[in-house]
Parts: sequence; structure tokens; C-alpha cells
Amino acid sequence: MCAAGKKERSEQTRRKIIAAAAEIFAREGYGGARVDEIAALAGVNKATLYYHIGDKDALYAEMSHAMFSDFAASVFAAAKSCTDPEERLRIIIHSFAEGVEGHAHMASIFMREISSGAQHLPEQITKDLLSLFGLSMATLNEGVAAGIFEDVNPFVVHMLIVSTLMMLKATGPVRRQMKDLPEPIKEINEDIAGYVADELERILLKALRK
Amino acid sequence: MCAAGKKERSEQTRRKIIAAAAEIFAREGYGGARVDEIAALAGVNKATLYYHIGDKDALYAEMSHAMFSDFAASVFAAAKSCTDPEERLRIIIHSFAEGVEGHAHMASIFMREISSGAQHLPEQITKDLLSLFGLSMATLNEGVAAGIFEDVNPFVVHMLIVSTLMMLKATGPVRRQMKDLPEPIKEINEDIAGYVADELERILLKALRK
DNA sequence: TGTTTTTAACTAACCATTTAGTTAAACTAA
DNA sequence: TTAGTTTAACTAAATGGTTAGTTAAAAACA
Repeated sequence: MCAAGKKERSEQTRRKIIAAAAEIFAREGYGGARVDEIAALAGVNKATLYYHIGDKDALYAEMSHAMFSDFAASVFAAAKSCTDPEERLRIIIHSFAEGVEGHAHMASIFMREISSGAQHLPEQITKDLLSLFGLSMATLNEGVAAGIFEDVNPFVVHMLIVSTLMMLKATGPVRRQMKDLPEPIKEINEDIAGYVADELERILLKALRK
Repeated sequence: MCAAGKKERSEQTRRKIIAAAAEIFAREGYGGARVDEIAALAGVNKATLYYHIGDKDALYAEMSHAMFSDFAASVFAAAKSCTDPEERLRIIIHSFAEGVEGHAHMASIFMREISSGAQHLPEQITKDLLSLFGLSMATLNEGVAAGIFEDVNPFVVHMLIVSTLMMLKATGPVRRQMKDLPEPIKEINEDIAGYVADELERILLKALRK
């Protein structure tokens, strides 16, 4: 169907498989995910999956690589041109939040990886994530050198941003299925890149500014 | 061996099984955990595990209940007698950190549960965790009413505390196996209840105080 | 046509759970 | 005591459903 060349068609199949994998791996974890279930969700035969991607390990690596490297690149791209520390920290918070919101299953997969000691994660991804911390650290250090930021442990600050955004994103489904939640929780309203990022910026900059 | 009555012996076996289950479930997730592996780590026959506890679901429920209810109770116990909002917030941060540190595998299991939409978690535990947020919210609201705290979304603040402590605890093994880490990361040094809690208190109170 | 893509059907290994039986602690009554 | 009985705790091995990965043939396409 759809006048599409073989190559394009093949690429589409591949994307469908990767997207399905992200959803199932996020919900069930590596061990709990069934290759059959991923193939079914992608709407392809299991052998098609093996033909295009390879075994379960390769599928996981492919999926996680596509997700995390795209995410890391988007944060770097947003922050690189800015030289002012305070402004760059704002950009980090907001682009991080946008990335977390945009990559629907990344937060869950990230948290599972952490829990298992990153046993399934390709090494390149670990490096990408570490270099994101490098960006935060450089920003905070420059702020301290310029005399505008308090001297706090930059890893703690980085984790305040990362952990909170990831956790708020990942708790979305749980919050959604719960009734009678307190107002402050309802206010979050899935709006990580908007409401939450603004609130986080407000809180962290108040804490950091001298 | 060891002059021990049946009852005591049985209780010991039970504890060994629960402890092993926490370790394996934390590292492998519900789906990835093998009942054989849990039994082997506990040093008992697999059928003994079924005899004492029941099936995999029951084992998970038992293990997670013991862990989370003990944790929640310890935070409540530490905070209940304090009436001053600022002091109570300090206590919440520190008792939370101590609880996270003391329950070695809780952080990992918590993060996995979040990732899977709490599909394996008994409802009582969800309620316990929600009531912990109630404690934070009440504390922050009292502080606002007393004119000493800024008016911020208490759920975001609660998540700043919870997410960061959980994530820092859970990333411990990953950090430990990595070489050449930047100094601010090494400084964390597994000392969640000490160094991290102090830093977190300092940052959050600066952000919250009017 | 021949090449690429997809499929149904299959297999070997895995894994949760059960079964059928053993061991030893605790109790009972002579 | 002590020999006999009951019961709780435990084990090795089997069972049967599930699952990762394979194969060979059909379908789609250029």
C-alpha cells in the first residue's frame, strides 16, 4: 500500500517495531517483556522482528539508543548557544522537561535501568547521560565563579532536576488511574514541560541565587 | 542444628526468603526474577518457598509490604511529635533519607513499581505512600499559613525530596562500578542519610524560606 | 523474473507450580 | 523416661504451560 519504495516500507516496519518495544519494555521491564507481545503490538510477525532487528538484546539496545541519544542531543542543542549561567540552567530545566515529555517511555525505561544497575544499557548511553551531568556541572560552576550562584554539590542539583522530572513523568499513569487525589497532584495534570518545569525553575533558582 | 524450636526455625526461613526476594526483585524486576534464583539465594528448596509463602505474587506482596510499611511508619514516627513546620520538614527529609538508606532495595523496587504503573503493588502500600505526601503537604501548608514558607506546589516539593533520594540510592551500584567519576559524584559516597540529606535540606530550605 | 519482506508453523529451553515422599521436632501415654 | 504417633518443615523430581529464537515457504514488489 501507499506508493512507497521497499526501503521506505522497511524503515516504517522498523519504526513500528521500535515504538512497540519502547512501550512494552517500559511497562514490563526487560525480563517481563515478551517478544511475541512486542511483535503483536507492532502488528508484525515475530520473524519479521528478528529479520529486521535481531534478538531481544539487540532490540532493547536499538530502542534505548534511539531514545536516549535523541534526548541527550536535544538538550545539548538547546543549551549550547547560551553563555549566561542562569539562563542556561533555565534552558537545561526546560529542554530536559520537554525531552522527558516528548519521549513517552524514556522515564520508565531510565528508572528500570537504574534499578538493575544499568545491566542492559549500552555503554555509549551511560556516557551520553554522564555528559549531560557535565553540562549541568559546568553551568553551575560558571555561576559560582561569576558570583551569582551558591556553592552547592552540582550532582545533587542535577539529580534534583533529572529525578523529579523523570519520576513525575513516570508516575503519570499511576496518578491518572487514582481517584480523589489532592488538588496539588491534580494540578500537575501531565503538564511536565509547562507547569512542572516552571515550578522547578522557580524553586531551584531561588535556592541557587546568591 | 542450633537448638531452635520449629516456630523460630520457620520464622528464620521465612525471613531468609523475604530478604532474598527483595534483592532479586530489586535487581531483576518482577518479570525478570526467577523463583529458583530467589530460593537458591535464600538457601532453601523452591518447594519450601511455596510451602511458607505461596506463589510468586504472594512473595512479592509479602516482601514489598514488609518493606514499605516499615518505611512509612518510621517516617511518621519521626515527624509526628514536631509542630514547627520548618523543623518538621527537616525531620521529614532526614528520616526519609535514613529510611531509604536503611531499606537497601526499596528504592529500586519503588522505581520499578512506578514504571509499571504499580501493577504488582498491593493497594495498601499505595495508600501508605500517598499518606506520606499528606504529611509533606500539611507541613508545607502550615509553613505558608505561618508566613515562613513560599507558596509552592507541595507535590513538586515532595517529589523533589522523594525522587532525588530514591534515585541517588538506586544509582549507588552504577556509580560504584564506574571509574574516573567527577569529584561531585564521588563526594556522594553512598552517604545518603548524611551528606546528601544535609545538602538537600540546605537547598530546599533556602528555596522555601520567605 | 529475482530479490526482499512477511508469514505460519515449529522446536528446544525455560520456568512457575505441584506432587509425592522424607526428616525431624513435638507430643502422648505407658 | 521411652516407644509410638502426629505434625510441621523440608526436598527431589515431575509437570505443563510459556517463550526466545528458527525455518522454509508464500506474498509483495521492482
